[in-house]
Amino acid sequence: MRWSRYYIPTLKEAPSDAEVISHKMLIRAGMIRRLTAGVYSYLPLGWKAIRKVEEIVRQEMDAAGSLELRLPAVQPGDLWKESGRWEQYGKELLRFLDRHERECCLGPSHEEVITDLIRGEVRSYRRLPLSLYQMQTKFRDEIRPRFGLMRGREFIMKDAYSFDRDDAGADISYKGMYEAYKRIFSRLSLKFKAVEADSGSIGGNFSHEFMVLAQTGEDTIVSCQACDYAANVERAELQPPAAKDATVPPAMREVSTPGKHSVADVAVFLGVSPELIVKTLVVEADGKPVLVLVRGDRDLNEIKLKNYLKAETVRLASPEQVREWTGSPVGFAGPVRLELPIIADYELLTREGWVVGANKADAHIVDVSLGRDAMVQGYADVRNVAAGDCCPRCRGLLETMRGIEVGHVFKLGTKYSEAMNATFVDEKGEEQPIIMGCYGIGVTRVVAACIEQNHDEYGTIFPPPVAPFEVVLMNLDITSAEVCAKADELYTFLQGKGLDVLLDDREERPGSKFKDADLIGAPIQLVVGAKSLARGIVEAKDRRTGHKTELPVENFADAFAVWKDTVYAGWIV
RNA sequence: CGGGAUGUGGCUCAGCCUGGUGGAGUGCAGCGUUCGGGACGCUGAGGUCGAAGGUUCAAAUCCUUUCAUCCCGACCA
Repeated sequence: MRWSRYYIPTLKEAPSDAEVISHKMLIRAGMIRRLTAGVYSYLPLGWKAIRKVEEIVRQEMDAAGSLELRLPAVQPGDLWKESGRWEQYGKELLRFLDRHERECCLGPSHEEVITDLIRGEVRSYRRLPLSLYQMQTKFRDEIRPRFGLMRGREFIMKDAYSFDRDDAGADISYKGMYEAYKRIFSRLSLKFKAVEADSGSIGGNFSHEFMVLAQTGEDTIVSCQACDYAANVERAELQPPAAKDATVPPAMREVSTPGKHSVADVAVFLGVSPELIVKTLVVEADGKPVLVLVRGDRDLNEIKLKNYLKAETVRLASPEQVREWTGSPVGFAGPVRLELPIIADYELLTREGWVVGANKADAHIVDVSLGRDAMVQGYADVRNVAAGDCCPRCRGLLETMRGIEVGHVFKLGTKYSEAMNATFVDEKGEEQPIIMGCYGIGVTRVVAACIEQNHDEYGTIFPPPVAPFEVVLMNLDITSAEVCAKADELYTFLQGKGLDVLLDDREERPGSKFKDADLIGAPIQLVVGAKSLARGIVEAKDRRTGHKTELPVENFADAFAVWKDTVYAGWIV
C-alpha cells in the first residue's frame, strides 16, 4: 500500500477525553474515531488490525474443529424470556420495540439464539459433539463506557458454543477451547494468564478468564508464587485460618470517637493498627439487612457473600437504611447488641480484642470478643484476597496484578438447554438435555490490550501478527528518481516476501514521516534516502527495541531476511 | 442513579470572575524559502461560542431549563 493513496489521519495531540494509553494511541494513529459514548468507527488502519486478530482467531478456531457461522444481531425478546435473562440481564440489554410493538433486543451475547437454532436441528446423539462460532458486533448498554475500545457499548466479539452428549464430552470441548485460546494469545504475542473466574450472569459452574497483564487492566487477579493457581480476585478463595488466638480480652468498653467514621480515621485517633479494627458493613441481601464483618484493612467480596448467602442480589445499604437498621450514621455500625444476622470473615477467628462501631454516632467499642460480645451466625470466606495471603491450594504466597479480560471460557452445563428445552435422543432412545459450553474473545479489546502492553511515548508498537502494516518503507526523497526507483524496487521485493508493507511516498518532510511511522507502530521501519543510498545502505529500525541497523543495498535480500528474523524472534513471548 | 467537572473552527485550549467588534497553537488551502526526527515566512478558508428560554440598550460571558461528554462512586457479564 502506498501511503499517499491510503487514509491515516494521524494527530499530534490526543482528544482530552481519552484517559488510557490505548485510547489515545488508537485515535492519534488514525485507527478509530468516536461516534458517541462507547461507540467507535474503525478507520482503515484500525480495521486492518482488527482483521488480523480475527484471522488468527479464525485459524485457531477452525483448527480446534469449530465451525464458523453468523447469527443475527436483532433478537426477539420472547427468546430471552424463555431463558429468564430478559428480566435478569437488566439495563445493559439494549431493548427496543419494532413497528408491531414486539419486544426486541440487540444481542449482547448469543446463547439464546444458538440454543434456539440447535434445538430445532439437532435431535440425535449422532450429531454431537458440535462446535460453532462467529465473529459479531455485540451490544451492551454499559452504564459507563470508557477507555476507548476497552469497554465500549458496541464491540466485536468472537463467540463459540459447544454442544455435547455428556459431561465427559463437555470437558473435552472445554479443554479444547482452553488450549486453542492459549495458542491464540501466544500467537498474538501477548503476555497473559488464564485464571479461574466467577461465572456471573451467563451462568454455569466453571470458567476461566484469559487476562492480558497490564497496569491499566480493570480486573485484579491473584496468582500463587509457588504453584500454578491463579484466579480473578472476585473468585479467589481463602482457606479458614489454621491457628486461633483464644486470649480473651478484658471487658469491652465504649470510647468516644467524634467524627471518626472511616477505618483510617479511627485507627489514627485511637492509635491502633487498622488490622485491629473490625469493619462492619451493612448489606441489603434480597431486601433484608445483614451485617458483614471484615478486618479493617480488607475489602468485602460481594460475589462471595452473595454465593454464601445464596441471595439473588447483594448490595451495600444506603445511608438511610444504615440509620434505620443500626440506629447510627454510616461509619459507626457494629455487631454488639444488634438484632440482625451477622456474618464474619474467617480472618476474624484469628484473634480477639477488636475495635468495633458502637451503633451510635461518634463512638466505638474496644476490647470486643466476637464470641463473647456479639452473636455471629457464621464465619465464611467473604473478603477479597490481598497480596501476602496464602494460596488455597499449596499455602504458597499469593501476589496480585492487574489484567484486561480478553477471553472467557465457560462450562454452561444445561442452564440454557433445560430452560429452552434443547434436547437430543441418546443411544437408548431417551431424551437428554444437551450439555453446553460458551467461549468468548473480545476482538476489539484484544487490539486495545496489545497497545496497552506494547507502546512507548512515540506511539504504538504492534506485535507483527497484529500490526496493520508489518513494514513502513520510508522514501525520504520523493523528488529523486534514483531514490524512488530503489524504494519502489524494495517495495515490490518486500511484498513478494508476503509482507504487509506501507510505502511512505507522501510529500512530507522526513521528520513527519519518522513520527508517523513510530505512531502507527509497524514493527519494522526501513528508510531509503539519498544520503543512505549514496553510502550503499538501507537503514532498518526495530520499532520495539529502537535499534537501528544498516543493511547493504547489495545483497539486501539475504541481509534483510536475517535481520527480520531476529526482530520477529524478539516478539516471541 | 448519586457526587464532581467540561461544552468556544477538524484537534488542543485561552477568553467568562468584572457583559461592549470572538482569539492563539496545531491542522487545512495557496505561494515562496527549506528538506534525515513533527521547518520558517506570507496569504487564505473555516465558528448559529452545545441547544432553548430569560435578564439587559447590549450575552461566549449573568440567570433558568435542557442535551451531550468526561471523571469518581454505586450497578453489572
